[in-house]
Amino acid sequence: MDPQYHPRAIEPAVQKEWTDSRAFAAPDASPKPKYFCVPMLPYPSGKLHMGHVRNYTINDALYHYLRMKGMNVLFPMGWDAFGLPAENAAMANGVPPAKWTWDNIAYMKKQCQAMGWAIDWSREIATCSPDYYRWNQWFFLRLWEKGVIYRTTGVVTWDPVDMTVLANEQVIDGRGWRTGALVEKREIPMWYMRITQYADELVDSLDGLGWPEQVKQMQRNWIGRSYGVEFTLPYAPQTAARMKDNKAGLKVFTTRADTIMGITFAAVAAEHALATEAARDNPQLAAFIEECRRGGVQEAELATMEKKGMPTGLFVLHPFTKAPVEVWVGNYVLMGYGEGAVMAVPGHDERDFAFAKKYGLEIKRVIDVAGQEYSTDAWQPWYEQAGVNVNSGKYDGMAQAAAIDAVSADLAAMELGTKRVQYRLRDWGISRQRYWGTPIPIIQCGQCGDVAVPDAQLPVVLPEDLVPDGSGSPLAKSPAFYECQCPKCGGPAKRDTDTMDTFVDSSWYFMRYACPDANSMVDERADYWMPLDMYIGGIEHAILHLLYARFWTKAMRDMGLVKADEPFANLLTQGMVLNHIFSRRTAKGGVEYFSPEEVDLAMDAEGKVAGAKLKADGSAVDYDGIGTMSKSKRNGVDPQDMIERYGADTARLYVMSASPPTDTVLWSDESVEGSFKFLKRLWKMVHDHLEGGRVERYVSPSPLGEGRGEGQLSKPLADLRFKLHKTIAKVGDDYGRRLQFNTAIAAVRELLNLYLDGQDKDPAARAVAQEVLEDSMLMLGPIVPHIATALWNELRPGTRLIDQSWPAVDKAALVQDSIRLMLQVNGKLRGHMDVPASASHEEIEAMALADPNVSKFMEGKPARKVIVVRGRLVNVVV
RNA sequence: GCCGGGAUGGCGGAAUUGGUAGACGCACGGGACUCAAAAUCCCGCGGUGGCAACAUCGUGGGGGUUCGAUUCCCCCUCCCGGCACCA
Repeated sequence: MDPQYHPRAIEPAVQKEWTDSRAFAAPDASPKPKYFCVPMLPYPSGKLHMGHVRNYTINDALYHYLRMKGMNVLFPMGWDAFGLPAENAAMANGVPPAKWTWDNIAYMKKQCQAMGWAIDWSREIATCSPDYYRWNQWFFLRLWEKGVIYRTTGVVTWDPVDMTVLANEQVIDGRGWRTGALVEKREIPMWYMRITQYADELVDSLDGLGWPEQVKQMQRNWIGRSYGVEFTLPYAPQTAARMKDNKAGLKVFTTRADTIMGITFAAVAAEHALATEAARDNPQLAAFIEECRRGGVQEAELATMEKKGMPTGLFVLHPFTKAPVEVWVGNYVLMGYGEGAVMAVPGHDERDFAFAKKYGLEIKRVIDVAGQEYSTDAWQPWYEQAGVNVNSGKYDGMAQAAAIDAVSADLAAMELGTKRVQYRLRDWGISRQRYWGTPIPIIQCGQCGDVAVPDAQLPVVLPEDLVPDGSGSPLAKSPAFYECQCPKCGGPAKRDTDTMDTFVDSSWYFMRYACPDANSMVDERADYWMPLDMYIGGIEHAILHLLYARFWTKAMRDMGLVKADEPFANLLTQGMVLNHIFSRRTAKGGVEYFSPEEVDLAMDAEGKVAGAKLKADGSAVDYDGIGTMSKSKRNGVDPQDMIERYGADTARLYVMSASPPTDTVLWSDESVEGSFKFLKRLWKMVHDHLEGGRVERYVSPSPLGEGRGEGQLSKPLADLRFKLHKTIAKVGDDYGRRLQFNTAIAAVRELLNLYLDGQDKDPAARAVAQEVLEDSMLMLGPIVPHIATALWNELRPGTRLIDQSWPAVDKAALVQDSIRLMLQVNGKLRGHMDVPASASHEEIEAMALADPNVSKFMEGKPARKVIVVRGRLVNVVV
């Protein structure tokens, strides 16, 4: 055996052995229970970064642990290969997105292989391959037939200089990132999926999922199911005469029908029909609506902007009092939520209150919250709380629930309103005016309208040789793509040149892993593997991706394609790996980013970043704080250097031991050396042990319950075995239940620190050493499989580490005669005492009171109370 | 702004169900080995006082519950993630 640890020699050799024996290929049927653990598939941005390394190493550790626990485990890998960065790269270097993407996939696959992850590569998929995206198209058409997909207009952000639709990411401070032009909103036709049809099930079935509670809470809040009343504020006569929408009034939705008597005005979105009508003879209002049209569409922007409004001069009537209520246009009313119109109750809604104060509108109090003062001078949080109605005529004295019931019953009797459930969730708009995505399989015919591409003509293949130039979609400029015949009438027609949101691709890829070669979207193998037993990925996907995938799975279930109700039975949301971000404005008004390696940092006295300069020319760059590693912000860290310098095992050990998987971490490789040192020491320990020849591992001769084998083993050896078996139990619990790998690694290090101390040469000691080393390889294998395999081959030649079972805990080694308790006086630690494991409560109490450390701090006072916590402590209260 | 999360030594983190705060490691200091260095090994390492034993303070800030709070409750600050076209 080589006395030195040479990762560059052993890692490729171990990997070759795995590949040659197809060690990680999972069968689609097995007497063992299946375990399907999947990391969120990467976007092939060019290189792996530390976030990927963390993600896949966690998945890999679980793979190895559960395999040792006797399960048929599958760890697949794929590529989320469509998306915007490929188009940006194409614009930057003139390479077609397809070539860029496939080159990146090839490189990143090599990196994955060098990391030694237990991936079943026979199931690899790439979403940009026609074999995959044809099923996006096929399922799109099935959903369209069922009415789950429909077409309507939607709002997008428009760059008036590049004449193109912008992604939110491409808008910086209200301007296009390449042109610096002020962006505008535009309404265009788009395809939508009726995810709202599934809103109730998406909320209700969260309860049964083994997900982190905060993720479930985020999804509940996102869907935002609220129970309320929808009603109509009838048009006042002059307004009715002007409105040509055949409606009797303005429809609104409220969760606070109990406050209906507090209405002092109404507000509509700028895009609302009533606003449009009012603006026809009101240039000032028209200008205000135009102003509202400028600016972005992002919720964060809408929510933080100054609340502005303008009266329309049109009136509706209060449903009960028939008093005229003026309608305002408010920039804070969202056209996309509810009816795009709200009743305003400034007395009990914070936003309405601020609006009323600003424009001098009436504030009317109609709810009394017991014991709280009310004044219209300043908003107080309790104005929004439930209470008892006042100033509300017949509703006075009613509590909230009763008032809501009474109001909605009266509205119903007048045929003006009804109780209704409202969701914050909006339907999913999937059309993208981009090139590098799944073509929408629809043909627009002047005679027949929207016509489905016949199944036999699928897939509609995306041409791979186009290069986008930043102005509009290349598909829309490619007659070879869009010119076609109508499948119905045979006349000339035009393909839809939009592509699908890439969230479509990632909504079902995990099912395709089960049957990557199927001649249908999925086959019965998906029912074997689904649902995922563990899905692992970044917390940033807590809402959108996970919600879309849940919706899509349910839609597939309803189509009879799979049996699973939910895609992800358990979820581990990994914390983000952050790094510093540096940028600079370009002359055109856009933004360019610099990687941390290109920058020198200046720190202030508190250790905060005070400034940054480019290493190349010393020019100043802006420090944008820290954020997620990403290609677009150029702050990712490639693991390649670390692999080349220390090997994959060191990189794996380092990321796994540095922090628990769910923690957000600021990247630093300062202490990676320590992980490498540990592996060198591990190698040396096995080497030194084997210098004395191989021995059989120690087997406990003492039957259960007969002491810890004293008489057969010296105390240090018995202590070492106690530690070993404690460690096996702890590490198994950390891997299997807690999913906390850093503490598992620390526990093995503690064990091996003790091992060094207890080492000697007699046969019993060597047998125990063999036991400790063998079991340490089994415990570390999930984290550092290459070195563990290489050392296992030395310890147990002729057997394979990956065929071993998880080590059993020897209960005989864990029997203890005495227990150490801590002694407290008034909750402060004052000493320790050892008591027989069999001591009774009373005996322990007496021993504690007799202990000098305790009596010293009792200062002669009598014990008022003695608290004994079994196996832990005695606390004397004086 | 809204929703979710976080803050513990110089640094990463541990303390799993309210029960010894700082496991394990990094950095640092001292020592051994060496002509020297690297590597390796040993010792120390939250603050204050003390030769020491030990005492005392200490888990972002403020308050509370409890025999006992890093852990539970209330308020606040800062940071991270998401906010529907980044993926």
